[in-house]
Amino acid sequence: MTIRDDRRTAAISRMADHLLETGLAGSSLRPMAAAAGTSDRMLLYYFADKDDVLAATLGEVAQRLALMLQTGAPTPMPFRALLPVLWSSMRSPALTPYISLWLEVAAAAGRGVEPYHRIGGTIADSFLTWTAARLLVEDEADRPHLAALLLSTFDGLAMLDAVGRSAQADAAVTAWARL
Amino acid sequence: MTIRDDRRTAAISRMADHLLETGLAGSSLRPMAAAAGTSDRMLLYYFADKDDVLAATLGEVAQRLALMLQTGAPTPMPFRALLPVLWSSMRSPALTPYISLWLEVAAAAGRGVEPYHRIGGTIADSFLTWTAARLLVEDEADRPHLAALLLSTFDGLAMLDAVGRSAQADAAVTAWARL
DNA sequence: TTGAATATGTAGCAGTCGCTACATATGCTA
DNA sequence: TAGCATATGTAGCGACTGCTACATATTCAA
Repeated sequence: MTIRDDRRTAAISRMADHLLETGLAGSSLRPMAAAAGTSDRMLLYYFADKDDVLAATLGEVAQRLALMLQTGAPTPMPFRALLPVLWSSMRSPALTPYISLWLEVAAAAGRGVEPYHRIGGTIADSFLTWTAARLLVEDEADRPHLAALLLSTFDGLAMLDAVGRSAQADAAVTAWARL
Repeated sequence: MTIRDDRRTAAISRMADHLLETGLAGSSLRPMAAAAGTSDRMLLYYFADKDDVLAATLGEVAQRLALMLQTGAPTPMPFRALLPVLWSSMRSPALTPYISLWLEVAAAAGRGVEPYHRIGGTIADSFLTWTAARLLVEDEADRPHLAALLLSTFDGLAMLDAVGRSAQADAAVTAWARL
């Protein structure tokens, strides 16, 4: 069990790198195996099937993202101030691969495709709790709702950005700041 | 030129139906041709290549959406009131296929894939102008910015919904109403 | 040292992908 | 009616998909 598990773990890490770089377009078994330094044959020895490979890899990606969010966190601030901070940090090269992949996962999840739907939900949850923790609120009951609103707007900005309308996205952020 | 153009037009309409139903997963030439009642061979006789097929079909989808938005438009209302109205109408079965497809197009556009990037931009533009026209604003200069903010939040809500977090999306909408 | 469990390579299957070569049918024009 | 442009079917190519059968290598225990 040891060698197999070691290779499996190493493969997951390398495949996460690969998936962040290429997106779901590079999620076929052979490219994933090549990125992991092994063969499709061995990938299906380490994992049950392609879904298993993807679930493990996306899980690793989600975990990395959660860690990045945890460490590079801004100090808590009120609702209106938080979005511009998030939006400017989203342009960092370290984060953009995660955003692109997150869009792809959400799109697949919208069709009910597994494991995207399941993992997309957990990613959203980690986003939501992280956002909620950065909020300074007057009424504590508002915290989860405001966090959901903040995340929604952020995701929508990412979509606008994805289709080449970054100027409009920036305009939206300045409008938000004047709410 | 006539027969060819007639079939081409008819194919576009049927392929738009098909694409709205199946999403990009059904965008291969053979399924598209089957939906259009013809063969992949003929599809490539009517169109230059697959990109041409997709561009035409997505264009038709965008046009239909623009028409639906235009006809079923709510009366202009202030910024805070508009999102809940949009959000409730987005749950209508006539609209959900468009939302799902819009997510997929945006995700592909985020990777720079054509024709998704180009068409995604025009769809966003039609969304933006439509939203701007439904807004009651105090300062006219704010109109495009508020429209972009509104659209962003709406799209983000759709993403949250796509990954199975519709309760949080609803909560975000109520929080928005109390802004 | 033998044998069983673990690990890995080779090769291929049946399906789909976008696309094309080639033959043929159809209809209009001269 | 002969010939040509338009239209359509058949068949297949080469690449890729997830996955598997089979053989072989390696390793560790009895």
